[in-house]
Amino acid sequence: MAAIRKKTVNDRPGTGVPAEAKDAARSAGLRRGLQILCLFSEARPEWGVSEIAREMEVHKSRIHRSLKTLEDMGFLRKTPDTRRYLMGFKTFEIGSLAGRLTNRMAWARHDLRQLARRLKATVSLRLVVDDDLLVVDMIESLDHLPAHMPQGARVPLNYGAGGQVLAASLTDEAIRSLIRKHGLPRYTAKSLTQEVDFLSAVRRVRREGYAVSDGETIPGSFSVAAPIVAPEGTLAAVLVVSRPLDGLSRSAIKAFAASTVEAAHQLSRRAIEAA
Amino acid sequence: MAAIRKKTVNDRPGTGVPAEAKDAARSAGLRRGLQILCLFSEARPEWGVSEIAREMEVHKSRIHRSLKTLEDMGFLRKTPDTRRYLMGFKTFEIGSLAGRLTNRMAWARHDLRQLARRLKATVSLRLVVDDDLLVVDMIESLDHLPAHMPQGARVPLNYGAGGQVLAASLTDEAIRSLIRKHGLPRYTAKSLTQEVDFLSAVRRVRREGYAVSDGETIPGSFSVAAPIVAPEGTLAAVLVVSRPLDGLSRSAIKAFAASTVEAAHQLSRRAIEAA
DNA sequence: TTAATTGTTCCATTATTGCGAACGAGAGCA
DNA sequence: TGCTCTCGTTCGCAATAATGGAACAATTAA
Repeated sequence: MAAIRKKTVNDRPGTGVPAEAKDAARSAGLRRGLQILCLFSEARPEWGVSEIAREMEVHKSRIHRSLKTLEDMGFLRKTPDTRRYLMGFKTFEIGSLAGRLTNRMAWARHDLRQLARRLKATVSLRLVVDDDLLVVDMIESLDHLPAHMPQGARVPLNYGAGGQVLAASLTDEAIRSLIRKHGLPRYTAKSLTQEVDFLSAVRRVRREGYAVSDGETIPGSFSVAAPIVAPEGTLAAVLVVSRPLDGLSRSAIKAFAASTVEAAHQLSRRAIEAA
Repeated sequence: MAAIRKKTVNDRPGTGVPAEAKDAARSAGLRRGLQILCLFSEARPEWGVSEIAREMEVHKSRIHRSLKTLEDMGFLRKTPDTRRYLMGFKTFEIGSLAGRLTNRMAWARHDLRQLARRLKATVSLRLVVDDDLLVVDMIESLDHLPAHMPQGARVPLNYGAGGQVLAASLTDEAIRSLIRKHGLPRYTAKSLTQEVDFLSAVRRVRREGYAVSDGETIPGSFSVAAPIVAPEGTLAAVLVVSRPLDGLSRSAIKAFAASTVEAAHQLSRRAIEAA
């Protein structure tokens, strides 16, 4: 007999539990559909029905129906051999739209382009979301190799110069807590993987007002990051400018950093006007 | 009493109707959640609960719960005043990922960048999806104004040079049918809005192997489009290169077009190798 | 003030879900 | 070749869980 229910889909507690979250726990169908979407990643771009069912601990038939709906709406599509599922064009479309609508600083685009052209560098604008930075806009310079962090990528605390600027806006205690949670992964030989090193770098950023990464994330890549401050004084976004290190003299590096900081200041001012 | 059911959510026919679509009609919750996502647009980036309920002819309570789930998962977020909903960061993230995973021609990026640099022009790669072209990749030149069609945009049949290339791969009958369905909207004074004009332009494209648009979509903007052909001989994608017309001599225009066509040919060849 | 919005919560009911089972189709193996 | 295992897909059924409707408090409009 049916009997044993493995687990209630929504984590909805028993019945008549005191807690809140009773009505909030609804729409399990939708929730699971979205969870399915979230399974896809660079590492695993293809999924089969049974695979997903196993991963999510939900029965095949259900997953299959959800997938069909997802496919029907264009959010997923099947591989040519019709056995597995891929992300669909609709997801891309909707997501691009979300990028445009969600970018509070679309007005900054013109400035970013100018900066990219003048410095012959790749410029990106990253918003603080949760504990990470989200790359919401990017101007790629055609003079060098393609950017490493694509639009829509989430960048963690200790990823290069941008991460240090984010960290600089937090208390040391908050930073330590985040490090405990996510660690300080090593990307290159130059990555700061020790808490003391990272914190001292952050202190430098607080003093100087900008951060520098010399190959901490990508060997040979040099970048400067500066904070864009919201009218209330909180960190609104981070401006990151990068290019290859080679061919940059000491003085050129200084000018590069100065330009970045100045651009960030100007964007902060214009953010105030815009508000 | 309750009695009158306005309409069954899924268009599911009565009960026990002969037709197919019985199992397919499930996952109504998921479907409506996705439909909610699809409501958002450049023109209407903000929606309230009641507004959506009216638009979709579904009751408030339902929409409210779906929205809460969507928000909970990060696909939507509330406006600061907490009364309306906006697209969320997760949607952007997932969509960007979908863009990367869905772009069958990511390997073409290097070539596109080179082309953009050499021609000082904005280059975009558009995939055929349904009856439209989807802008899957784009290299913006920093020498001119920003591109008009952002990544993720859907471009219809008669939109500029790219549309003509798409049309050239269809039969005249199919083209007429699409025109009947979507019309030939006017974007600028130079737009081709008459079926005869459009069809004759398409015939020219079939003869010459590429399409040209001189301000048909944006005044003063010049663009060339050429087909990228899949190994099977079908149209795999369209390469569109554009820049401002002024400052281009007759001969420069010729060279511009020749470069575009040549690049498209090379991409076609490499598509064969890749397969 | 009243009246009509808004977003939110509760509850009975019914539609959706979970699950077992069975199907044809491939892949792998002997 | 046939056997077996897994795949995706469809069906039916009982019961859970999502649904629509009504009522809620909080705003805004008149």
